[in-house]
Amino acid sequence: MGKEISIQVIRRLPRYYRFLSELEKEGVDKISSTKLSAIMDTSASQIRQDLNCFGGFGQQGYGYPVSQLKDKIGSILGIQNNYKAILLGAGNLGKAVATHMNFQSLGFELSAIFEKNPRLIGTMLRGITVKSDEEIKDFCTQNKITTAFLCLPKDAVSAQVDILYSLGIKTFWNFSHYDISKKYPDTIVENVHMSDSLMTLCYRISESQK
Amino acid sequence: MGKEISIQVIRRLPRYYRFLSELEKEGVDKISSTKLSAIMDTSASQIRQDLNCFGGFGQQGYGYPVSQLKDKIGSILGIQNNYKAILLGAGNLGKAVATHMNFQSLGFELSAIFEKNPRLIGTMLRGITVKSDEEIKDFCTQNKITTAFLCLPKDAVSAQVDILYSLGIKTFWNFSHYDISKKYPDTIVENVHMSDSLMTLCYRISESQK
DNA sequence: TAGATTGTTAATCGATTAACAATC
DNA sequence: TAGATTGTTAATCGATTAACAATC
Repeated sequence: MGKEISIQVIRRLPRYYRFLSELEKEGVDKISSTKLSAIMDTSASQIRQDLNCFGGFGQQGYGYPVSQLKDKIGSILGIQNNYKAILLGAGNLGKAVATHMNFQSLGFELSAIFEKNPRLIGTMLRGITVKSDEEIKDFCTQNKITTAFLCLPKDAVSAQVDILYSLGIKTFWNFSHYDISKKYPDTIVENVHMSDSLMTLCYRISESQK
Repeated sequence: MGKEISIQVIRRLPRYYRFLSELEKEGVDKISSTKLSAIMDTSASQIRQDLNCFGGFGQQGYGYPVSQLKDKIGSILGIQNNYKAILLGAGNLGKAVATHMNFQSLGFELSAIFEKNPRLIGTMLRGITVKSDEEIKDFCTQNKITTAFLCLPKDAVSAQVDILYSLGIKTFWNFSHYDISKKYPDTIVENVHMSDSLMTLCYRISESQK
């Protein structure tokens, strides 16, 4: 096996994918690391290093074929997989996540939405009827769910993760501050901490005003 | 002036703040870097290094006073500032952001919400009446707005940022993929790229299945 | 062939970790 | 005082940048 890919490189892949998609749409069919670095505001060296973690996608003296490289990165990211996911929480955040994200182009398929609040059960989101929390177990055992998107308040997450984990779900897209990895170290967790992000912005404003 | 604080340290501050708040709630009044590192799953060394960027908050042989340290970090983050912000976009994402975030505890005050879609104008979100896009200029000149939360589709962001920038707003919490810093290098931008996050998760699932 | 640009190795830079003297 | 734990310096590690030979 080759060396492990660093998380920094992985986190840059979606951005490469976006810029290459843009270039593809504009009809650009080749690009050099230097030109791409100018567009993306990074260094040519970093682009070449990053890409070479996965293979030699370029051609010396020519550059990189845009469309092909985009596809390669997409395939490295695994977006062709359509991993089946369920969404927990149909409140404002869950609603935004369900309606806002283009799951299919990101490697996922939203199979079901679950909610505790009876008022929301039965409503439709993106063509999916919101189910009761109580149906989670049955649904997950009947369908091959790999991932859960957690749009619940922190207090509710803990108990739900216990259930989901017991059902074999070990991948989580987590919007709460509940620390899943700590209790279940063998899970794959991607956290979205919106409030941390906003606090960081606050810091930077404060700093700039000194 | 001392050395610049690295972005890595800054991004860890909200997390320290959260864990210390938790400890404070639990009635813990002192904690050592070793114990905190165990709770937070990090290293004691890093905690001491991070904190010492801002001053010596601990006491040798004793540890750190929880409540005081929490307050210190809050004040370093600048959450006492209540920076006035407007939110653009009252769609699903904007709605989630408006209702979900506790702005005050994060250093901000949501002053107004603007939207293009006439159906949404006039509706209420968190006690705030959604205004028309066309009122942005007047509102921002009359009120001292420092920050804009951008919950708009990418195509709409570009034009709005031009207007906001011309009104002197140079701080953005941006949920779109539009690259604000590139056009306006003197802005402070915090991006939340939810789709990048999900793609990263996809990569890690794919990787784990190899 | 000459020019361009990659792939890759080496150098640099910065962040994390380790160690320990200072001190409560 | 002895034990604990910080603050801080030094060592290590890893990521980024620079350089250049390979090659299209």
